[in-house]
Amino acid sequence: MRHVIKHALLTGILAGRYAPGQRLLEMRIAAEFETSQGPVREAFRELEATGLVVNNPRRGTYVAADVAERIREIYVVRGSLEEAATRLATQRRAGDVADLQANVDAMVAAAAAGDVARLGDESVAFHRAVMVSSGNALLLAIWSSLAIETRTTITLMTEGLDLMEAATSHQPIVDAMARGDAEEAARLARVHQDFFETLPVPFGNLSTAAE
Amino acid sequence: MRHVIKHALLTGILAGRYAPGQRLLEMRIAAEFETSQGPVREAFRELEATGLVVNNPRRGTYVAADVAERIREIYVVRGSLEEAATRLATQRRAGDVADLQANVDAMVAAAAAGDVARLGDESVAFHRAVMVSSGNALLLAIWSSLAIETRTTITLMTEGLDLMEAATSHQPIVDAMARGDAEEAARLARVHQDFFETLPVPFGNLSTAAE
DNA sequence: AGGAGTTCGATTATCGATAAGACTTGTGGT
DNA sequence: ACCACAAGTCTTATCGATAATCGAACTCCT
Repeated sequence: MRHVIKHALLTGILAGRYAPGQRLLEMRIAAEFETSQGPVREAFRELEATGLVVNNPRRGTYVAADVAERIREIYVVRGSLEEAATRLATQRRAGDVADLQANVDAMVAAAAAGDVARLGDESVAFHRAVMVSSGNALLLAIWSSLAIETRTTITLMTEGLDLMEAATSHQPIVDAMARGDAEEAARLARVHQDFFETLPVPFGNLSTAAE
Repeated sequence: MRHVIKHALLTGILAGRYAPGQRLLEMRIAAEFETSQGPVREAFRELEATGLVVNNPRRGTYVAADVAERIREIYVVRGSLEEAATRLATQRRAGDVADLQANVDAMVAAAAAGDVARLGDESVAFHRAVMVSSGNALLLAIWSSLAIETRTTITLMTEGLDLMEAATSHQPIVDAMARGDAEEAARLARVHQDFFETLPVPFGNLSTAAE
C-alpha cells in the first residue's frame, strides 16, 4: 500500500496534480487512497529523500515550493551519478556492451516508428543497465529513487524534441564503453544529461502522460 | 522520536552493534526505545535511502548483509556528488572562499591539538558548506541522507590516520575554488573521497566512538 | 524414508483512537 | 486602532489492537 501511495504522490507531483508548495494533509491523502495515516506517513518518509517533499516536524509535509527547479536539479544529480556509474561499468564490463547496444538499436527503431513510449522504456532500460553493471548498489538505489522512470516518458512526450536525436545520442557512450575508455564514457554520460537540464520543465495538463 | 530511533540505528549499525545481515524486528526495536511500531517503521523507511538497511515486504527489515561494502560505496557516491557540487559552487562563489578557508584553518588547528571531534565537525561543516553553496538543494538532500555526519568522526577515530594530512588535504580544493578553476576543484573533490574508499572499514568495538 | 499438504506461531501491515503541539480566531487591555 | 493573550480548532505524532501473511514444524500419505 505505501508503495502505491508513494508512486501516486510521485507522479502526482511531477504531473502537477499536487501544486508546488502545497500542503499534504495526512488524513486527506489517506482518505483519497482509502487507507489510514500510517502508510501515508511512510510514503512521505521515502519521498523526503528525493527532495520533492519537505517535512517540518509537527507542522506538516509540503510539496517542495520549487518543484520545477527541483526537477532540473534532478538532471544534475543524475548526470553525476551516471558519470560515476559509467566509469565503473566500463571497467567491469571489459568491452562487453552487447545488451546496451541492443537497447540503443531498439531506441533507434522506436524513434523511427515514432513510438515514444517504447523509446522511453528502452532508454530507461539502457540507463538502468549501466547503473546495475556499475556494481554499486547504492548508486542504483539513489538513481532509482529519483523517479527517472516516471520522468523520462513525460519529458519525451511533452518536449516534442527530436526522437531520433534522443535515440542516437546514446551511441557515443556505448562506443566509448566498448573501447574501454572509462573517462570518456563517463564524461559523455554526464553531458548526455546536461542536455535535458536546459529544457524548460513542463507542468500541468500532464495527468494523462504521467499515468 | 523517529529521529532518535533513526540516529540510534544508524550509529548502531556503523558501530557494529547491529550485525550485518541481522534482522531488525520492529516490536523488539520499539521495545528498546520504549515506543511503538510506528516510529520504528518510519525510521526504517528513512534508513532505506542509505542502503544500510534493506526491507523485504512482509518479511522484515534487515541490516545490509554487506555493510562494509555498502559503506565503501557511500564514498563513491559521495565523491560523485561532491564533484558536481564543487563544480557548481566554484562558479557561484566567484572566488569567495573565506568561510571554507576558515573551516580548513580550524581543521589544521584541531589536528595540531589532536582534537579529533573538532576536526570531524569542521570537516563536516566544510563539505556541507560546499554542498549548500552549490545552490542545488537536491544534491544537498541526498548528500545529507548518506549519514556522512555520522560516519566522519568514526572514520577519523578508528583509522588512526594522519590527522594533519586529513586537515591539509582540503586546502588544494579551496585553492582551486579561489582561482575559479571549477573543473580542477571538482576533480580534486572527487579524488579527496577516493582516498577513504581504499581504507579498510572497521567494525566492532566502536560503541563508544559512535556515540 | 521422503515429500506434499496443513496447522500453528511469529511478525508485518494496517487500522482507529488518543495525546499533544501549532495555528487561528476572538477578547481584553492599552 | 493595535498588541498581547487565551480559548478553540485542526493536524501531527504516537499508541494499542486487529488482520493478514510468512515460515517452520508437524502430520499424513505413498
